[in-house]
Amino acid sequence: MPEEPASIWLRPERGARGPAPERSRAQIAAVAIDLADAGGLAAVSTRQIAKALGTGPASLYRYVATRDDLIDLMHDAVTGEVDLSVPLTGDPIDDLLSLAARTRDLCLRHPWLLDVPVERTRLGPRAADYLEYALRALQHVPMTGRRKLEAISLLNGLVMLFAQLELQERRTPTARQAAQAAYRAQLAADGRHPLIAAAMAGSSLDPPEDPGQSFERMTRQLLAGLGLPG
Amino acid sequence: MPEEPASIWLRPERGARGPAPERSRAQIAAVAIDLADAGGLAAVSTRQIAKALGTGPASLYRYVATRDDLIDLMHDAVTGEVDLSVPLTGDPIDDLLSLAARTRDLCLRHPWLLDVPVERTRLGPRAADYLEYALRALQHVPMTGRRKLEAISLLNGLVMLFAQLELQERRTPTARQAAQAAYRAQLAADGRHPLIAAAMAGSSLDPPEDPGQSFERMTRQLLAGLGLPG
DNA sequence: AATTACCGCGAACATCGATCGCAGTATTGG
DNA sequence: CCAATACTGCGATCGATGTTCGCGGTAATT
Repeated sequence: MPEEPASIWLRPERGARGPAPERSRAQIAAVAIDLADAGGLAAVSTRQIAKALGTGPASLYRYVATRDDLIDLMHDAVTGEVDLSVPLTGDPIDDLLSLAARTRDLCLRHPWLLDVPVERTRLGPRAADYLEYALRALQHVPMTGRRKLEAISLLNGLVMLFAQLELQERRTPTARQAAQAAYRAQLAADGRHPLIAAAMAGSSLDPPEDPGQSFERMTRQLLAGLGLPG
Repeated sequence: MPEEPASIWLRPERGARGPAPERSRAQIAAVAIDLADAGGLAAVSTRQIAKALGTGPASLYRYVATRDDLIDLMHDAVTGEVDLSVPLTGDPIDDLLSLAARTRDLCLRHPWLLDVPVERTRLGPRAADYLEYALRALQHVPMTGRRKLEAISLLNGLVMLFAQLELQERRTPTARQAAQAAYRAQLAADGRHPLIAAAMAGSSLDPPEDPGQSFERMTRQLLAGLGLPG
């Protein structure tokens, strides 16, 4: 009989016998999210969380079986930040576009979301609400269930791609930028990559396009390509 | 004076003084790639590589300053597998489409590529050739350098999204599938997510679309959205 | 021939995720 | 009402990881 890896959402939050837990999954997730917002996913370690909670590292494992469970918790918690009370208009494109915009904001607020291994996530309750909402937007669209799920998955992927692009433009990691500059110089020097040299030379001068605008245009294209009525 | 994190591509492969290195960056990258192909990025550890090479873990650091450097090496090496001798037709759409298809094959051959932190990669020589090739396809398109770079980045992102979708459909991780089934049952039971229940119930029966076909359609849409002449 | 700069690598350190087992506490069943 | 039960908190610890130190040796430079 193989061990049951049993997604955390299937285990009860607390047992029926002993004393009440001193902390809750929600509290732990909140602390972990603060750590991740500040220092990225790598900063989310058993001991850092324990320290922030004022306990030893072992205590966490009463709430969570594994670090992955913890990330599931975090993922689900921030997914709950997306406002699902926005009424659907009935136009799938508009509705998904609006949802995508809200999701993009979420990614900008919690950049570590982009580092969560993509399909590793197990659907938590908040994520289920999210997915249900997205499927509701597609309710009257003639597609198979599988295609709808794929479409939502791709849409979220595109959202993350754009969020990535925007974040990468926003912050100025001095160390990296210096290294890039040095290497660019070498590339320009050897003369074998003239187009790269040209594109990168101009790139810092070219005005960036309004991210929101290009995001909306691309998302529309994606949805059209997915077979939605345009 | 801050330490120079100096991208690995800026350091010489070997010094001028001492004995010749017994191994090369290429050999190490090849071993690491084999490990990653077999067991994912997580299986690429200092000691595993050292063991495969028949040495101790410390020896690696004569070739690589950090694990990230090692991943840069791997990334660049597999990027070199993309055939850039395919002549360009002059039609940017066709050329990028063809390049994207080859890139998609690469991702399917080396699934760990999808786990490489996206913008962390420092442009190696092979990757530079790749980028130069892509820029050549865009040579006569009236876009700023920055927009071209963004377009290529987005295109590669889309390629990875599709590769992910396809891989996820291909393999059948029994443990996960069982957990998902259990959770799906609970979702269907509580009745609060009827659309999810319906979509997932059908999803295993619905015929999958030909991946290549949907990939090409979506890529066309993306390129059109990026402002390429269609 | 002496100096210098490099190579291989055993030993060790810090940190990480995770486990074990014990003391304490609330619920259950008789 | 009290033992049995099943849980909670957590110090100590394990194994694995990325990385550093410093040694003995080797080849190029002077």
